[in-house]
Amino acid sequence: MYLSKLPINTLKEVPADAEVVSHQLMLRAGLIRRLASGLYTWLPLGRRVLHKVERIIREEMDRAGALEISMPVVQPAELWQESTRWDAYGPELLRIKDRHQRDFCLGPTHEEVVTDIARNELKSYRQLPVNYYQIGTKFRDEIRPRFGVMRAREFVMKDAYSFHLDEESLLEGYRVMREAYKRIFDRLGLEYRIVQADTGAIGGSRSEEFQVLAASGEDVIAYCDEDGFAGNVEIVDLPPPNTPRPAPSESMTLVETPGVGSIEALASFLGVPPEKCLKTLLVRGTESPAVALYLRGDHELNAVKAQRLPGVATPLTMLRPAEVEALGSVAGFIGPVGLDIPAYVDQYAVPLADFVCGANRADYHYRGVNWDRDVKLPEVADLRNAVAGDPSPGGGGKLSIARGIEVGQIFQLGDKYSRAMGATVLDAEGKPRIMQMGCYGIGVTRVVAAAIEQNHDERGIIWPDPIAPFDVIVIPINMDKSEQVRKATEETYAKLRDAGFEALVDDRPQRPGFKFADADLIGIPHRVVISDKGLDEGRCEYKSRRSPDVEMVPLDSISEVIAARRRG
RNA sequence: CGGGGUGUAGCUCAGUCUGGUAGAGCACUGCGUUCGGGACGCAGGGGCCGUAGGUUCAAAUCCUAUCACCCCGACCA
Repeated sequence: MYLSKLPINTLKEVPADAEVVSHQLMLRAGLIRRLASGLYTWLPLGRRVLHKVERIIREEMDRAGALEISMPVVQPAELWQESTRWDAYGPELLRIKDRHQRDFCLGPTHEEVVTDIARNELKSYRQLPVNYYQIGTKFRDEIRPRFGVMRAREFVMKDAYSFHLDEESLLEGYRVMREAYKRIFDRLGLEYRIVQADTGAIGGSRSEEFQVLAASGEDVIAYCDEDGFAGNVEIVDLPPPNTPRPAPSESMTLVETPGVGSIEALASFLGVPPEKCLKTLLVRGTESPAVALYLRGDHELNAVKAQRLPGVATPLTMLRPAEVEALGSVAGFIGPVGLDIPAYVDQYAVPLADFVCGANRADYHYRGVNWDRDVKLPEVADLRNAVAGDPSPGGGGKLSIARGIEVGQIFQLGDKYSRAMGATVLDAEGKPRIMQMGCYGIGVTRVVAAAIEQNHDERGIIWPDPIAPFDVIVIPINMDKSEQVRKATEETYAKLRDAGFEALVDDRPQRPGFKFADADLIGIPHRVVISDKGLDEGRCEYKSRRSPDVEMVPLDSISEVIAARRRG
């Protein structure tokens, strides 16, 4: 491909509303353009990368025995009502009506549709197991789309669904997919970690996520190098603390704390550490208007754990200030003393003695508060997020914390959908059996962003070889003037193509520096510069995007040189 | 959903406070010079100043409404 025929509009300046590098570089390199919030057009260069990612995924899915299908983006409400997710999914499910006023939605995922297919197409245990997959567009009406293609509303996903006669087969299918995913992410050149995960809106029993390690990641993962444990902090169960509660040594006193409505402010105002404070969170309840959750001041509530508690409404919803006042308290000054509502206390807040907490009165806190003596200890639960240094659930040591971008997730669904939708096959005895299901997703568009987060420098993107939009860029110097350069460029291009490389020739009438800068920005892994200087010795210049070194190589061996330096 | 912010050329942004001919840089077009790390000169094209009302002799600028986008928060006790 000649650049004179491929309009790329690179930007020198960083677009104002892009905050993470991958988003900035994708915009600057002309991979994507924003159409509306969370909606992006993929321009030629970006689309090529997407194709490469899709191809690798397709090859590995096929190798693992999965069958490619294609399901509609628009789905009828009936199917979602059958699985009960029409009501359960929430506002992320974009609902639309057709001209006959019939309800439809834009598919955020395809369990319902694929289960419908399976129950109609699969009749006998002899046909199982089957794994259907597709690569296609999903729509989720995200509460806050951000980071460009990383959390978009419309995105490309590879989703696969496996159907099994029994759990044993499901486990085997899950294992096969897990291996396929490892191959995929290895081939994509990503540094990732497999972590235990919450099953969320999809449901099912066991689930793992493939997390690409990146500081800009939205997920927090906890891992322990000693015992091999790795999990999304959402699901890390913490063992109970083994510290005893000291005896009370202070008496409970009311202190004036004007305008001090946060733990941080409270700690500095009173000169006590946050871990000596008790934070009170009020959330909606199912049996009562509110449920109180008590945590140590330096700990964070874990929403997944809180939602599991009996009496706590799902999704977890914090009370608004007006609702707090209706309960006789004041936002910013809530505390357990005199608050007569259902409550849970985090196990790590139980050993607190002589602690500080809100007085349920504007601008006042209590200090010297003690469980049992001043306020009854509520039911104890595991409520908080793990932090670095916590004991690992694996039993072998302390947890470390890292950030990750979730690029894939695999689930053992069980019979959640197949039971609700009556997806059965006849077993060897001729009796109907509900199929066991697994489901397996990869965020294809997100993989592109994640790859950039892990592979860039101050000049631009550095594509891993397997997903680069082009393998090599040929930059002729002074092609307009030098017939020698023009000829060598055309010959080199043909030679590279014959050797199986996707080559891009920058034949634009620009100065060399301009072309080098663009080549670096769009991140083509291998660069060949052709100039009179080199041609006089029968050589051209080779440079890898990953290395600062340039080397002069014989013109007729350039294909071999690149082949030798290519990875993956 | 709550709070904050921003809407002026394709992009980055001035101009708005204090109403009076719509600007700069980048990008784009033409010509010339230049030609190994985002060149320079000259000449150009391009804006319903988000939208709708209002105030005024006069509105990008003041007022009202509305829409869009961005950020923060929703973990604050």
